[in-house]
Amino acid sequence: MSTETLGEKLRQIREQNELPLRKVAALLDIDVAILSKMERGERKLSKEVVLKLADIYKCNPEELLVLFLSEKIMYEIQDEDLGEKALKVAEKRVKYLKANKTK
Amino acid sequence: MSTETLGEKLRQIREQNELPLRKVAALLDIDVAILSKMERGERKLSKEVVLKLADIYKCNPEELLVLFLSEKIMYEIQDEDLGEKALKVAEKRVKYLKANKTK
DNA sequence: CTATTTTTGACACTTATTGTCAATAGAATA
DNA sequence: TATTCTATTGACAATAAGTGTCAAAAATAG
Repeated sequence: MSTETLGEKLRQIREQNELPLRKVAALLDIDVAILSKMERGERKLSKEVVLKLADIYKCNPEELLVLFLSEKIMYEIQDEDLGEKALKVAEKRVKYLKANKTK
Repeated sequence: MSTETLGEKLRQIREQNELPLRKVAALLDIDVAILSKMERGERKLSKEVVLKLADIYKCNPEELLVLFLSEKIMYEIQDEDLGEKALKVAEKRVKYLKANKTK
């Protein structure tokens, strides 16, 4: 199982594409420092940035987005003994909402 | 399946115990207005308040905490198509962390 | 060594969150 | 109805959290 963070994955992808922070940051229209921090997990990524990066690197946005969301989830339940139970409850509710979406 | 929010449940429990907001707020050492808003979902509950309330109402803290955490999770993935996938990834990671907790 | 890339930290700015308070509204009762 | 207790609402200030900008320092590449 992959235990890589989203930031680590993004850095890896950027390096595979041989793009410097400078260029990517310019495309994202953000400061190099911020992007550097995002890749190292010192600043939070936004959904918008994740989607733009998927576009820039021409990779599947879904995989990145799922990782992005799951990290936000993990952040909420970190160190909580009841985290797993809470996840199961949330899952049931999501399914319930989906089933009743159109009603 | 229960679709009740934590706030609604807490209000229900408080009414069953026939306690006015005033008294509970005093026990919690917070303003009545805040407790009122918490029960109606206008202000966020903190873990501390949830635990204190379980104590005041002499009810099982686990059930309340699970609901508390799952609402925080739901908040992060609301309206996201990939929410369910993200939940599954988070679940795998939590299990992984738990398995490697002592290592 | 020099140039480029990356990291770090300080700072100001904006946005969110939280607590406090008083006025208003509602419910129950004398 | 008048009174009292209870609950809601909104305004406001205080605080915390998140963001953007910048320049200096560190690391890396050529």
